[in-house]
Amino acid sequence: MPAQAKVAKVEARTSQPASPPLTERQEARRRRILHASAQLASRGGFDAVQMREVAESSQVALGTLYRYFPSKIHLLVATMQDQLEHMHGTLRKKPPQGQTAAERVAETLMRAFRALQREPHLADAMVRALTFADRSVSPEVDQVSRQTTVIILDAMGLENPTPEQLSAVRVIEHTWHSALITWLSGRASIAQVKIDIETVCRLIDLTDPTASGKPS
Amino acid sequence: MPAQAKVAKVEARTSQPASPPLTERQEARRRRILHASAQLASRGGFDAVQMREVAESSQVALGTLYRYFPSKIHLLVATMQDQLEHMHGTLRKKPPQGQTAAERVAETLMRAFRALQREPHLADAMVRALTFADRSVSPEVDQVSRQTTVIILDAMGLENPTPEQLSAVRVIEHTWHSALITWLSGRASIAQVKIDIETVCRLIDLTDPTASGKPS
DNA sequence: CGCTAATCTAGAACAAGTTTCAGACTTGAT
DNA sequence: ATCAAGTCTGAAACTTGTTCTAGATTAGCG
Repeated sequence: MPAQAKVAKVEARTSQPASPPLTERQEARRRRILHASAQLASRGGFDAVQMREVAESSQVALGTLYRYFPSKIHLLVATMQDQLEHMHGTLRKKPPQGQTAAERVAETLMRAFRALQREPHLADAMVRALTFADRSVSPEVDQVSRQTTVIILDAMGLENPTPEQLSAVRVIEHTWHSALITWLSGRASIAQVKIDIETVCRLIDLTDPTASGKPS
Repeated sequence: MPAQAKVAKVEARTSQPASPPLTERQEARRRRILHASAQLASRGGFDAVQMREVAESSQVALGTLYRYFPSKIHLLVATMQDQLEHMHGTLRKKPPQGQTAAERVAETLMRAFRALQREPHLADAMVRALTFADRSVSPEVDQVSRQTTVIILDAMGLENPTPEQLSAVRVIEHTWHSALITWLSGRASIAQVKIDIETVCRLIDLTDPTASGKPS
């Protein structure tokens, strides 16, 4: 253990205000917790992420777990942030190939969907937490939402979206979340989710100011 | 239609298979429970609906409450079914006035939204339960979804929707639920919900086979 | 190094959803 | 009217999220 404690302050959180800069050991604890959370979630979904188990798995006292993440929902939303970062990185490497913005967005979302299908339990835990979150988790949920927006705008290839386009993006996110839920709860098939995503993505063409399709 | 309705068993549940026909006293219990649930929800939302309190409020033992509704989520989803019936009745009386199908659907949803705004806590309890529901509640959630679909198709004035239109309706429902959630958790304003609803309703025109706007 | 504040730990305690059980009450059929 | 089966009640127990506490550790500082 080199005594150079000054170098610490890992502060790499993606675009997060980083209220209190964490020491190395704290950052390590945080990672262990998130890892344990994702692992338990992958096993059995939302219910399998039990706070006592997360604490034990990550070698941290229950009280400490709650100091890092003030509730199970906070923990799972943070887990989602974490996974979203991964995903964004992965997506960046291979940008979608579609001709139109609508196609590219649909392709991107379907790619993300396929990733979720590989870990359906994890998806369950994260999405349920996200939609169940109450006001006390708003900042974190909002961060997830912003990150998702960035991914979609990326796929659209837009620098300066119009308010109309932003609204379309919001609607796409709504559809994305809700379609995932219907899939996770077994009320919609994978095919149906695909159709819904493709359907809602048509809104993009409708709000494209460079195209002809805008009546109002 | 089979006019064999002379049976005394109350069995008025809207289009529900009515597995076991309930006696009068049982129907009365069921009503008391749903009433207590709605009342507590109106006070303090999801968290305020505590099973022990519902049981006491409706003069029923805890075990009995669980026999009628096997979980808090089941109870709240049933409460939503109940409220949706009300709403559908109300909406039927004054059909929306818009010129286009899109306008009428948007108007209908905004009317429903205004009703929810009058009881935001109740809305919170019902919508949170709906999106948090897992597979064990699928049939009930599906019933709510079907009822919502009927309301939207009603507003569109359609008898035989195309698969494309059904997909658009599903997307509208997705947006409706998810937009409600963002509003309830304080991440979107009422105005924003309105915009999103209007935006997604444009999909209806896009999928109207009698109109010109359908490129593909 | 030695001090102080902050953080961490183990564990008990509490809250609300859910389950269980013995006994009392209803219902439906004979 | 009577009996068996099914239902309801009251209360305790169990589960898991959350809070609290007292004492050990760690971090930052002079």
